[in-house]
Amino acid sequence: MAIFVSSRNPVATLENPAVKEAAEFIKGAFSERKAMILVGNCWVDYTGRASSKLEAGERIIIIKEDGSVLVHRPSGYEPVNWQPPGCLFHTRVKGDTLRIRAVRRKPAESVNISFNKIHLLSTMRLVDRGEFSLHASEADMQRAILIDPSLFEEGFAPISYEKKVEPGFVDVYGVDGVGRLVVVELKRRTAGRDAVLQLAKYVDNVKTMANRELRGVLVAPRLAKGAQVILTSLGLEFKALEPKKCAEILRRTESRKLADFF
Amino acid sequence: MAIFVSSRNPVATLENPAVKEAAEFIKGAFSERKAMILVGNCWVDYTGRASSKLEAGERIIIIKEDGSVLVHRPSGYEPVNWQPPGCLFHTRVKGDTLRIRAVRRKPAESVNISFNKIHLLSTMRLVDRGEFSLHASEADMQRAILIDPSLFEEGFAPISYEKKVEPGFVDVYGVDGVGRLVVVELKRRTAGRDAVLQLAKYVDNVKTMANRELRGVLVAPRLAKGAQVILTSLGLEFKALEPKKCAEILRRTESRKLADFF
DNA sequence: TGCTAAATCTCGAAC
DNA sequence: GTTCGAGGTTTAGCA
Repeated sequence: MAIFVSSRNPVATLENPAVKEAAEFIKGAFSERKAMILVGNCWVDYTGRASSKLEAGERIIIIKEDGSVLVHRPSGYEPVNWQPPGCLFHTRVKGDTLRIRAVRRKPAESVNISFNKIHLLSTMRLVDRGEFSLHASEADMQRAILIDPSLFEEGFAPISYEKKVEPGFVDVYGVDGVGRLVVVELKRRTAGRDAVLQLAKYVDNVKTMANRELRGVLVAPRLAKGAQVILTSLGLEFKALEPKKCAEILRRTESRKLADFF
Repeated sequence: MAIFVSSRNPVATLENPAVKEAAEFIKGAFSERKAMILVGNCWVDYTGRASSKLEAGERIIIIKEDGSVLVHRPSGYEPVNWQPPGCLFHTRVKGDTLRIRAVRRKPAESVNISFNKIHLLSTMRLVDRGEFSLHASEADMQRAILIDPSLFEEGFAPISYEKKVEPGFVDVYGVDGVGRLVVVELKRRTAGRDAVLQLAKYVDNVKTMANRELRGVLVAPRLAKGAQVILTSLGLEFKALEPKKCAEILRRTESRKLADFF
């Protein structure tokens, strides 16, 4: 694969601009729907689904092309304030303060960010067409079992997947080595009480339709402590399966497909 | 309140650095535990709880002092790849490619970010001591109770607020429906042992001044488990109050003020 | 449009 | 340390 690197410079940067200068720069970026990074001393007020106040401090603010907003403190994974995509913006200078107001309808809410010092201001138009692929999701576990049913149990034969059962779906549905129906509920992580109850609901539902012996099996990497008791009392089973192992099966199949192709 | 703005420049920026130059800059930032913003063309591999691949494209990367990592595409609220706080980092140049590897134990996982072009690289040490309050701050809760004393208790009448009492302040001070003095200690989060002891101290102090029946009441959204015993043994009381409810009172009053204004 | 379940959920508090 | 529950959760998939 060839990687092409453009020599264009998509980023324009101001260091320590005055608020007036920054305001003009920001307004231009908004009108051109550019993304923006700000670093500076600011305080933030939010009101909408809830309301919050953030006192003054130095933070990193990202405003994206799609109208999403992130206010990041110097530590922590999560933004302290934010807005999902779709905001409209208003920029205003009042004395030595620059205020950016992000508003959205439905739900009606707004975030006000006020700066009295801007250390860094970058505007940019980023090009990103790269594909993102996540492996070993719950859907991947399902696919892996359908490709190699022995992952679940020797002699298991899937009948259908995502069989429609009110009020949801059965992850995998099939017949075991001795002809009993099997309902499988998949969890990519440790299965808890909720997963057991969900499985029980599905099993009950299938029971009303098929009048024959029926197994309900929870498949997950681990079973939560308290869940074992409920599982047993409801006559259900547990089978340990790592998502990582499923990913390997898929990767192998994927590469075989590639091998077949060439 | 005076706001002090330091004139220091906490941000150091390189525009379009060569990967080698960038690598040195980044290594320096890591060794000084500085935060970092990168904008450039990159691809990302993640493996751990799940695994993912992200093809090349232009993105914004934030690495914080606490070892958290965010990879942001040009749109969307959520980062496409990330790591929570606590990562260790390794930087390496291989040909024209700069690779930053973020690793953490428990769960064992890593994110590899490879750049072939860096448009912007900023390192910084941000100072952020601002308090964040969701719904309402302690001061807001105080204001709300003064505006609507029934939030605290039917028949309650505040006498003064922030009544000076050594060694601190009483949040709210008043008389209840049957004429007893009441000292109120406010907490916007779950109140623990320390809050109880603080209230006890205030109550003792007021007792020396006013020789009449006196109630000490801790007001908070919840009381920590162990705190109930101490509270009772000291003859103090607890009253549950959500900051959210206070925020609503204030919002309502605020809008009424606006209505009066027009 | 509204609801439900999943998430590399994160984050905090209790045990 | 692990487990549990909440979140301004967000997001994706369907009825």
